[in-house]
Amino acid sequence: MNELTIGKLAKRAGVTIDTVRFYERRGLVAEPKRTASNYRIYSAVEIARLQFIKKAKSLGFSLNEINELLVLRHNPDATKKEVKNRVERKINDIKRKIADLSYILADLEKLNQSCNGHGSADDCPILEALDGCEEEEHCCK
Amino acid sequence: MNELTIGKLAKRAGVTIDTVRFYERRGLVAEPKRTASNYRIYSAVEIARLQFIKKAKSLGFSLNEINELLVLRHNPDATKKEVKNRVERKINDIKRKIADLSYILADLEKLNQSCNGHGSADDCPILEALDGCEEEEHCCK
DNA sequence: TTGGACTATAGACAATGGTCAATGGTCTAT
DNA sequence: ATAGACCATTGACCATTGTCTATAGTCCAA
Repeated sequence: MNELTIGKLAKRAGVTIDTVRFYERRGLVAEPKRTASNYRIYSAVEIARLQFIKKAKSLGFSLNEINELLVLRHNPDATKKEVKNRVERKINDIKRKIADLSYILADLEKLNQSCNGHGSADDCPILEALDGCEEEEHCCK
Repeated sequence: MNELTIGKLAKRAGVTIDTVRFYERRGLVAEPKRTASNYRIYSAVEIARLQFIKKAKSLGFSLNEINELLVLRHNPDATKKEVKNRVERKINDIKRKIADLSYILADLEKLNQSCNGHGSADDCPILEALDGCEEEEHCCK
């Protein structure tokens, strides 16, 4: 039983049928053979391909990036260096995202500490800090 | 000169005209008065409102969340506690995002270290780790 | 044979935050 | 008066990653 319908493939890979077809349109999964009645027929290797995609996605790769990885995976001329480069680029992306979020977090915590949380929001220091009121003339609230 | 056309407002707030109109459709900016020729006319306070939006956006608030903050900002019954709650919720959101990304980062770094970066990608440990091949039978590459 | 489960396609819809194009009216400076 | 800059509206479009709908054909088991 090496042949799978799309439903079986999807189930074994842990995705939906729609997702498989979507990946096919996106070129992440090759167009499969068809039965006489036009049903898609997959071999079991496609399960691994879908799981590759899932795992890479969970590591923060976009579908486009995953596509590149899949090409490398099946290109006999590809080098470890090329794969490693992509991983390192992604590591840097994620470090940058973390840095950005950390910066935002620090700002928010400062903002939060500026407010004791009691009373009317009328003179709320958080709201006041959000008002981008550098110039006097705009502050006509 | 308290009256601004949309172009002047946008320029002073550092956004585009399209963005102002988009915010108006989204309810973030009130529908302004119009001239006889149907031009939008804003008072200078709207600059502060747009800057409020910009600043909140830079702190990771979505437009919907910003809308809530703007309501609090202009609601005389709103309390500091309500504002603070939103900020604290956002702080937690961001902490969670950072935690998720840190987890991903650790995985990626482990993956990256598993590969020396030399030679063909044919036996690349990174690609192998991405193959979700738990069961022997799928591993028929 | 018939009903239920499965598959096919094309295309719409979701959320997010805008951006752009087309068409036409308005304002201002020369 | 006229050119060029500005403004109006409607609606389409961008990227991302699917999800859902509608309509229709297929397969299998009782």
